[in-house]
Amino acid sequence: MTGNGKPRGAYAKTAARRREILEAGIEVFSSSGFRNGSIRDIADRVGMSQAGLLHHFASKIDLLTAILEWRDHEDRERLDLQGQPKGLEAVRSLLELVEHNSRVPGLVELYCTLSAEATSADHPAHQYFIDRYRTVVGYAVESFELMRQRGELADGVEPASAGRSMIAVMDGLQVQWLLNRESLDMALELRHHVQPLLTVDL
Amino acid sequence: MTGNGKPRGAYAKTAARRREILEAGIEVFSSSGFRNGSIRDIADRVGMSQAGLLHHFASKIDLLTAILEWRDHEDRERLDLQGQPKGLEAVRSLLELVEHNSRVPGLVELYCTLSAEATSADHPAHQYFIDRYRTVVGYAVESFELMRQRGELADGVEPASAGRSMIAVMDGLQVQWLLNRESLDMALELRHHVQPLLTVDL
DNA sequence: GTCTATAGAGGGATAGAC
DNA sequence: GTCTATCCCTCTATAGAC
Repeated sequence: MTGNGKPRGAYAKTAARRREILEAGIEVFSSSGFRNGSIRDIADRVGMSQAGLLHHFASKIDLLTAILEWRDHEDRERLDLQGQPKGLEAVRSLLELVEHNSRVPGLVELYCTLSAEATSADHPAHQYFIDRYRTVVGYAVESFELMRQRGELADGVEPASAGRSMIAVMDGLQVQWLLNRESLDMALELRHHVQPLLTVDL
Repeated sequence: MTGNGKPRGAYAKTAARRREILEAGIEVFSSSGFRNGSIRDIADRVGMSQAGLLHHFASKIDLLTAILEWRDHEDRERLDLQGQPKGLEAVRSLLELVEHNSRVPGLVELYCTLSAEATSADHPAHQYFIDRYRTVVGYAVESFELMRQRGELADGVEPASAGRSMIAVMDGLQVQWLLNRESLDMALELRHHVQPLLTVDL
């Protein structure tokens, strides 16, 4: 039924195991970073030995890669980074993403920690974050360009700057929020940042 | 002449040594973070053994503390975070700070890396960064409040949000800039962000 | 003030039993 | 699929010689 020689049950169990490890990995890399987080710690959290974990992921970097791929997949469901530029709709989906992020502090911490760590050229996720920012900032800039054409942008607002700044605000607010979650509402602040750039209501 | 029993020359040499270590420490903690950076690496850079380094700074955390204190001192010279709120002048000095930062990528990387790492509650610099953001965001918010009173703020701009966002943009742009220094001019982008909030020229 | 040596903890990855 | 045992590495900090 599955198209190969192995019974389906074993696969399901392995997939579930990988998933557990993935989630524990996010927890650990979030708070300790990749370089400082240990796969021993991750293995402990799923009640497994370190060698047992390495049966599912060949190396520590292999696990990191899987985490980043998994998270990319989740992101794509929310943003549709591939299709046609979407203007105002894209800005709205970024706002919704931020609202959603407020409910998953672990993932926010993961990205905040990893992106800073990965500014270092020899970090295994360095190229990943360069690509990611190119994509995400590009997505924002293209959206503002489309809004400019549609007359939805206030006078003097440059699409390229507005796009870069919007992503910058999202990232910067995350640091402030992680240090003190009561000090601000990320989605609200982002709304306050973006609304004045527009001639239409968000 | 120095007011105590030890010869001045020895002190001067020690101070110079501490300074060298401090600078090497910034280099290493910048690119590797605090938790992953090693004092052995720092010692190598000043041509010294690791044990030799620990003669000048009792522990790794002791060195980190000294680095943060030193950098605070530099910052205070540029911003005057203590005195009376300064309105537009304060916004201008933040812009100048960003311009200055573009010339010292190492320090930018240090703060970017450490602040992200220190969102973790058990990080030795955790409280330091909570305090620092309280101070810096407070400085920005108070400045915008003063500008509101002076009629220098555009309609609908809330000082509290504008202050938090301005700091957020500064931090967010740093990440983008560290990942790709050719992709943007931090000071220019910040200017583009702030100018539309004002009724006066920057 | 600086060194060598070393203690003692913790890390990633591999080998091989079950 | 999971374990134990182990290898070999790196790290911080200390002790003690010079």
